[in-house]
Amino acid sequence: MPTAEQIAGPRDAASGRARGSYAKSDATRGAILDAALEVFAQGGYRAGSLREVASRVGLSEPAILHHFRSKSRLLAAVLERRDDHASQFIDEVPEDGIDAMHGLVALARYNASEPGVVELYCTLSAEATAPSHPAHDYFVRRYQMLRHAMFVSFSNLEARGLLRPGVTPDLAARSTLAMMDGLQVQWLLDRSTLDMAEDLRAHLRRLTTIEI
Amino acid sequence: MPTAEQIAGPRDAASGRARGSYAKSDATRGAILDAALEVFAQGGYRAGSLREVASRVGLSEPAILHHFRSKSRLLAAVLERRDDHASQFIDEVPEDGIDAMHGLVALARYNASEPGVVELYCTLSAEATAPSHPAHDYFVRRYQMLRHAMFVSFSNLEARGLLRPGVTPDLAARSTLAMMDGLQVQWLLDRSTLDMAEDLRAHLRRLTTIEI
DNA sequence: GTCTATAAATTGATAGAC
DNA sequence: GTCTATCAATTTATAGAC
Repeated sequence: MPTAEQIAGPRDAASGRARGSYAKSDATRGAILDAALEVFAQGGYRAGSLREVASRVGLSEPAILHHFRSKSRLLAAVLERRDDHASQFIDEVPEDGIDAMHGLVALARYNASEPGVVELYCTLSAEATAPSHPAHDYFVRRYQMLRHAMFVSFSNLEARGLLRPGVTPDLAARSTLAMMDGLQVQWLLDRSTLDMAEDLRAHLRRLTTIEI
Repeated sequence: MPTAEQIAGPRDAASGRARGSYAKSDATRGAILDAALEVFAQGGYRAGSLREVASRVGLSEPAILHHFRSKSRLLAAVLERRDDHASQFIDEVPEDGIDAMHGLVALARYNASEPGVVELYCTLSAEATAPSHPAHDYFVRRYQMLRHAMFVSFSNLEARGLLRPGVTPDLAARSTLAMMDGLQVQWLLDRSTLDMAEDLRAHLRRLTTIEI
């Protein structure tokens, strides 16, 4: 899985922390990242301000920039942290195709319980379609990775004869990724009338013959 | 179809133009709207500046604000103009379900030929999931309208026995809208490896039994 | 590690001349 | 209808005291 470090340059290789910081300040860094996720989640990266982040965490703007050298590096750290946390859903799926399908539905259900994360990725991925966006390369790599992981899963199902006629692993991967993204946009605009996990499950049932 | 006027308040009811302007300045207004679409398309509404719009059209910022009283009203005018232009694809679909399906594929193919429009709606719809966004209500209404139009089309197919077993008009409408949106995000991030119209066609073939 | 103070740039919008 | 000049607000980031 590609880390978010490439967005804003290298950091301390061993700890993943900025050089010179110790365990004591990790709590502060964590609080800043929590606040930054909220701020970037509603309105995206450009609309979110360091002032808003500082206000929520009860610090000054220079204090934020002391822990994360710039706004773009703060965004990189937020994404990196989410990657670590979400890897339990993503990294373990490719082994067995059937487990992978259940993992995708579980991911959709988990996402529905964390609106902030959905807002973050939904807003940022659209904002980052602009090549000049600091997270553009990150999202290009992320989509390549996700599409490849799904391709492997659907290939596993294809080898076991569990794909419906006319469904190829490549098409299944693209369409499933598109379905998850599109459902998120609709869900964010009207969270009452849409069950992301249930609609994703129905989609996967039309691609495969397994019981989901 | 809901107009974009509600974003920034009422305008002259008869002409759709700002009060007091005449045919002569319509060319200028059109040029401004063309430039504004480009600017808002890459990066969204908040990241786009009036200065950039003015620069592209060869006018000063106050000249822009003379024709459109504020930045949010400029955005409303851009969306209103696209609504007018895209209505040929949307407004005429509900009559016959089969024609509607072909219309959706044609719309996807048309969108692929106008990257700027895809960027505009893709970026804005994600940005506008924030309730405070000036175009939030517009996009909520837009999705309700699109979902309803598709529901009518799929209901027509259902009545003629053209939906596959287990597919309801409601689910088909939600999933098709999600598919179109999700494909656009992937396409914007990597335009070479994805054919939006072809993937949408495959999706519709798994929902219905008609030849598309 | 956190602060105040401030720089330097950009923003949307207004006033008023022509 | 378009301009110059300007305002007031906001932004990221830095300098330096504590």
